[in-house]
Amino acid sequence: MNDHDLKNLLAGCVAIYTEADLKAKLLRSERERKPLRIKLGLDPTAPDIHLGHSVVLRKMRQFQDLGHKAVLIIGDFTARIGDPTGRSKTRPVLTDQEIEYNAQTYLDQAGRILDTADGKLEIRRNSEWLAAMRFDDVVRLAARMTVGQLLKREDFRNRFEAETPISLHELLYPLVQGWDSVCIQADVELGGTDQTYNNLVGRQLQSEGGGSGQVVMVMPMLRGLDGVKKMSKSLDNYIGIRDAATDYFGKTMSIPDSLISEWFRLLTDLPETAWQPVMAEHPMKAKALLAKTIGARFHGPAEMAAAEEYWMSRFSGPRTVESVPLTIPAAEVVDGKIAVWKLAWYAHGAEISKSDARRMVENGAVEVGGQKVVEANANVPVAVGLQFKAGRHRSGPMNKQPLICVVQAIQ
RNA sequence: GGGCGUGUGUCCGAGUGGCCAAAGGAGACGGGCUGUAAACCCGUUGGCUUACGCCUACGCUGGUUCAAAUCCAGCCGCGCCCA
Repeated sequence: MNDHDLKNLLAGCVAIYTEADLKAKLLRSERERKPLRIKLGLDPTAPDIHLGHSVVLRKMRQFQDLGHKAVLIIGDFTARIGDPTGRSKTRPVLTDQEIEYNAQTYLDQAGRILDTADGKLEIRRNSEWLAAMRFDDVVRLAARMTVGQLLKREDFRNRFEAETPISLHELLYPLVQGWDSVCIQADVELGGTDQTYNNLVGRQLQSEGGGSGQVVMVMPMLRGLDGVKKMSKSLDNYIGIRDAATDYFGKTMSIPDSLISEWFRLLTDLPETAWQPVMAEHPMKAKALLAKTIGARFHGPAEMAAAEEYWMSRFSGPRTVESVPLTIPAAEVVDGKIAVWKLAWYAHGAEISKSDARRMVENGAVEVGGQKVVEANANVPVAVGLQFKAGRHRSGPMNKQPLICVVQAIQ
């Protein structure tokens, strides 16, 4: 171990309990030629992992590259309890099937960041040891923690004070999670700031037999596309590990400027000197660099270059947007005319409500032949080849882009 | 088990007999500006209807009333206190 390695390991951490312990463990590992066991727990509560998770996974990879062993815990058992972290409500319970499916996809996705070579990665499911516990084991474990300790935790305290329900099993969560650390003999546990409390419980449980418990390294939460809230699937502000190259590019381009430096630091290996000058030149260029760099890990530089080209040609400069072909039912056309709101409605695949389509028109979202039409009931001539704009795409890769339609057929 | 509270639209939250499709905020959507950024400005935000208007909606069920989110009863969920 040298200072350089240690510094890199500490880079990006918001907190570590404790640095001295980490140093000691690293030295011992070197002396005994025994790799450290680096724990990371993921609860398979949703089928996707995203860039937010990748912050911690990348830290794990750093340890692997220094010769240590990653121990990835799939919380198939804890997923049934539901991590109360950050929740204002009790989580819905997942079925075994959902959990198993999610666990499988997690492994695929985490494997894109971690080194999966033999001996570098150990994958465990915590049902291995948790499912076998007898009730008296549980009681004994529960005896190791006091209610006061649990209520010190912010989530619980807030909920308690706000008089919102806390189920008993949720109180068990940190304990159970900490027990994982004991069972797999973790030397270091990684996690986001939201996991600090849980992870420290693991440290405490381990240290009860004497000696210091696992080192807890806390990584910052990555903020999502909105630039405010943490990246999360339920907030729909995320880039999924499995997203297409064009999504990596496009979504990254949509983040607010205030987020750029944070993402560079947490999601890329580029030193500040590499991107600061670009940032100074123009934030948009910095974002393009950011987008390519992030995406390259999963799609390779060539594919990202293509994504950039695709995106640039489509969205920058004068907006040349591909038009979407549309078929209008002949029954809607009377005397070669149709009500504008129906055009808007069909343009969105009849998936928005009719009232919504009407509102769109009244709000000036609809242009026919380059002219805004704001009267929802106005009848406009319609024929094959007619082009019109109906607001913006509401989903998909073209999300938020003007939706231009061209009538392909009337039948 | 008893007492006291509480349950509203995507979310938070006001409303305690008619003027309530329900204040306000957030979010979202649409427009302007722009770098698919931020900030800012304007508009919209249950459904159906060319329109008059109609329908659905304030935990559930039933009741009082010309009229109920609002009053009453029972039930359910949640919280606090007492046991």
